[in-house]
Amino acid sequence: MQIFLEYFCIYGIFFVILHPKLIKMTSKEYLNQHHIQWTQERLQVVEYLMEHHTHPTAIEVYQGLTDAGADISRATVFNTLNVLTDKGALRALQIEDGVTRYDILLHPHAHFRCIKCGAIYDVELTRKASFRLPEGFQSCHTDYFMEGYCPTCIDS
Amino acid sequence: MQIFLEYFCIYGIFFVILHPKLIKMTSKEYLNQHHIQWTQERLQVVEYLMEHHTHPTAIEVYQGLTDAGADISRATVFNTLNVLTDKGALRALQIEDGVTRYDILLHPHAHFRCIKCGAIYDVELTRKASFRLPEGFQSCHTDYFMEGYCPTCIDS
DNA sequence: GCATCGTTTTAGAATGAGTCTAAAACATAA
DNA sequence: TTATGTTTTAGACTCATTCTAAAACGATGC
Repeated sequence: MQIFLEYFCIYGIFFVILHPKLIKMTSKEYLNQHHIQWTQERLQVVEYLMEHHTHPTAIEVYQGLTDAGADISRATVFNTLNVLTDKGALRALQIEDGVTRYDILLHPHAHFRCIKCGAIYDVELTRKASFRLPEGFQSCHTDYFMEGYCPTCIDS
Repeated sequence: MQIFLEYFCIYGIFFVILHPKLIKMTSKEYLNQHHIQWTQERLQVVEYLMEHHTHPTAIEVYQGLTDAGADISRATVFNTLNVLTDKGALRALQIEDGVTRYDILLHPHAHFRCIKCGAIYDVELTRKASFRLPEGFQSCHTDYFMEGYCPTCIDS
């Protein structure tokens, strides 16, 4: 297991990030780390998500795996994605109507969806928002979601 | 049509907000303002959303209206909510799995969902986030979504 | 008042993501 | 080898949403 670092500079201050995208870990190590029993099927799902950072839906994961010759059922893909999400090994994203998308990158980051082509990109945060959260509320986490045009679609 | 102002102070700077929640407007004025032809059914849907800031689903709007004696079909509620969203008169929210919720408040604000009771609250922004948006991307708007515990649920 | 034309509403069928069920497969321990 | 618990599976089911095609409605012109 290799760990890569990424760094950038804002207003003269250097930030060093342990970028999860760059942590090379096997799917088995990943399941162990999250205390999830590994099975052939779970390894396949995790590997798919490690290799495809396209924020796929359950059905896209299923299609991708079966197209590549894997023998796994639709129900197992749904089950596995739910187990992984419940154990905190995946992030479930509600972006479009009526479908859940999955992201294996767990560090705080935003998502950008191109209005035209529908592709979803990861965007790093440089400064968190702040809120007038009324007395008595306790926030656990904040999601950031942007919509706009990606470089391919902005001109056409 | 009366317009109310709201103001608050951060770091010694006064901000004055024309708070949409406080703009008293009839449903007919609201549809006219968004260039949407009014009908009895559309007025009913807009009035429901003006009176219920609970971010209801289409089915909740339908139930609420029919329970109150309105004669409107399920399909019309779905159609109307789509028309209003397409014309920019409503905001569609993807918060939970598989349901779209609707918000008539259009000014930039965040949403807070209680993990325990599921209620959704509006939260005002005091500072926007910033992002490392790669070269060539153009963002149109940003959504903020928080999860945590509301005052009623935090103790129990 | 009546015919025409475009828009809106409607009931019910269809779609499709996701869940449920109950049985089979598999793994682990005794 | 048996017993026990977990995981996988096919197919049935659910339920939000969309689709379809007909009916209702509203505005306009005559």
